[in-house]
Amino acid sequence: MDNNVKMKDIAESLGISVVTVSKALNDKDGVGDELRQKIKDLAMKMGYNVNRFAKSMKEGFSNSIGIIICDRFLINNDSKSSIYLECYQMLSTELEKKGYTGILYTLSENDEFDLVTPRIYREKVVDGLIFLGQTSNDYIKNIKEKDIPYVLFDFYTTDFESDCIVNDNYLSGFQLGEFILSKGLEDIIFIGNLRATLSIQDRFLGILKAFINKNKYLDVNNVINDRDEKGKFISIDIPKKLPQVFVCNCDQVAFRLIQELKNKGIDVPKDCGVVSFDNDIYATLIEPYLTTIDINVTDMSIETVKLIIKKINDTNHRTSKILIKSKLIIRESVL
Amino acid sequence: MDNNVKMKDIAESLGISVVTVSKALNDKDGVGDELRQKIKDLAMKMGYNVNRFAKSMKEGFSNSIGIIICDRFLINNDSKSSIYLECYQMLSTELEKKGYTGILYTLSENDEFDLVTPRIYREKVVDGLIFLGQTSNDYIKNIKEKDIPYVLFDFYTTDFESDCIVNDNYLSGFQLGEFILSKGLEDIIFIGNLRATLSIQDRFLGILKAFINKNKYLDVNNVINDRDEKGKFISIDIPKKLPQVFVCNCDQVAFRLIQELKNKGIDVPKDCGVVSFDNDIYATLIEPYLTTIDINVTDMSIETVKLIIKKINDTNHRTSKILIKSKLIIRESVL
DNA sequence: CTGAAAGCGCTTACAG
DNA sequence: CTGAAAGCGCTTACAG
Repeated sequence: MDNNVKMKDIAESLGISVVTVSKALNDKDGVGDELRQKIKDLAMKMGYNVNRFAKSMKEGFSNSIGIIICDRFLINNDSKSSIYLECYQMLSTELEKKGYTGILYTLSENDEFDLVTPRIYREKVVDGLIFLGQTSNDYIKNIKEKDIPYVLFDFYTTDFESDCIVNDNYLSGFQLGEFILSKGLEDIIFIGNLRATLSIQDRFLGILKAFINKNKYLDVNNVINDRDEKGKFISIDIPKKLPQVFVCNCDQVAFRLIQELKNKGIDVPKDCGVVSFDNDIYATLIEPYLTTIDINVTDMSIETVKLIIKKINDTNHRTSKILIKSKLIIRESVL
Repeated sequence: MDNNVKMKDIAESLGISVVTVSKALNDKDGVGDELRQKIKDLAMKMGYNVNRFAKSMKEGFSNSIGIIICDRFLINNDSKSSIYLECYQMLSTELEKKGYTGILYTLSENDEFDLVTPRIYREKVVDGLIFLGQTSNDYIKNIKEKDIPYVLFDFYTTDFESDCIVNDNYLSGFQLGEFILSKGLEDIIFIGNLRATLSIQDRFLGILKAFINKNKYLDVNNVINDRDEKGKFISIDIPKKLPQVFVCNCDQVAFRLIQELKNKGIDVPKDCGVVSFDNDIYATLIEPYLTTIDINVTDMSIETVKLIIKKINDTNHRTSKILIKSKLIIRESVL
């Protein structure tokens, strides 16, 4: 069944030592070019594959990375579970390209609260951790104090520094603000709870920045909540007097809003426009298709992978926060 | 940083041998009860964790399982990418409960075509494979011929036997058929391409079985295609004369259909009913919420995990096909 | 350029 | 019940 060919087999076939085979296959110095090639050819022919365990035990690295997602994002389908899983898939692909294996680990609420280090790290199955989606400050702090290499994906910690990769939400808001103003529109309502997450906050402030820049007034109270401060969705209170444009903090909420508007016989984009953020599955699930901000998940994944590998290999690595640029996608939800 | 406590440390602290520590911690015979407890307590206190690599190298098992998803399911968002990722998450959770680690591996179209064995198996990173979603017969056959332990999740091979866990689609169709007839309805149209996948076929035949059973007539031509035979969605041709009920082969298609019907001013469920299969995210994304068949992904995951572990440990294991029961969920899409 | 020796942390016979 | 010895497959100094 398994073709259990090991270095020893190659060495014996060639009448040389295992050490030389190891060096040749790992492209290390100390082997003649000709012999090296001969070894590589034979290894290929015999179908040799390293035994990761032996290698890892010696080197101390597993070449695997744990990707941590909190249980609550996955169980509760309400929210953006699938987005995180898609991010995981992107990360996993990028890791594979660098010779690493990504391992998904779901952190239970209890373990998050009790600050339990993931088993996969304790048992050295992985060399470092990528946190996908808001995890409690306390938990991250504990990881940091244990000197475990980690990177935050799409969120950041507030009272201490962490390496993280986030979408430039402030820029995203600005892009959307500029677009709206370029259409000659300026009467808007923002849908989202500014105190629910940092990204909603940043998105709103980016819009405000665009308005200030063009010397247009935007009332900070022109906001309607779509969720409570814990993040649980609540019903959206559509105002009697419609704005020119509703700016939703994410596509999913825009999706919900448009359904509501349709039920009230309000036509989008004729009666009022709707724009949002994310460019995820919800953006093209209902008509009109949404004008929205595309989050560059691919670039975010590439940078995250680079960063975690750097951190694993260089314990003195300085922490940094890397912002990834977003892009406006114009579709049909605004005239 | 790492608390590199190893068996040797425990042994030295207690003035005993590593062998004894190993036995005690692995609950093997050959240690006195009292000593065993003392060892366990100290291990806990010192924060000991096995080194998986050393253990795996000796035992020959990694205690990890590869979960294989074809690239095309993930890239092409069209289809049910997120569903597979949710399945992955369920499987991963079940594996964790058994002390295994699930590792996602995306199989590229090229590798699938060239019959390349996943790197994670070749390098002994995983002990076996779970295939998530239709993978080519040739590829699976190759895996089987290499005696690699594997289980198919939610699909099966046709010209040779494979261990697999599938939703009982035939039963699902039957459940839906019985429900429709119990409402006194019998004029239905099935939406789906009967030659696209085996599950669509089985679902349709299950409905037919319910009709035959109750001595009701269902014309085998009462079918409208929603996709071509490769699985690519095409637009749905809504007939002039509406049936009493549209039976869609999955929630996503029901979602699309209802949007179409709404556009034409047709009211669901007043003008006609809609039912479907899956009970996934699409089931409650649009009003009316769908009456549909719930696929028991949890049970499917549990059985899959049991089966793959059994196969890894028992090379003589007989192949089997395990059907998981589905359940009717009644909501508002049929009067 | 090549290889003998030692060791990574653990487990499996086997001997006492 | 306890432990000395050997070995899993590999890599890292170090010697020739």
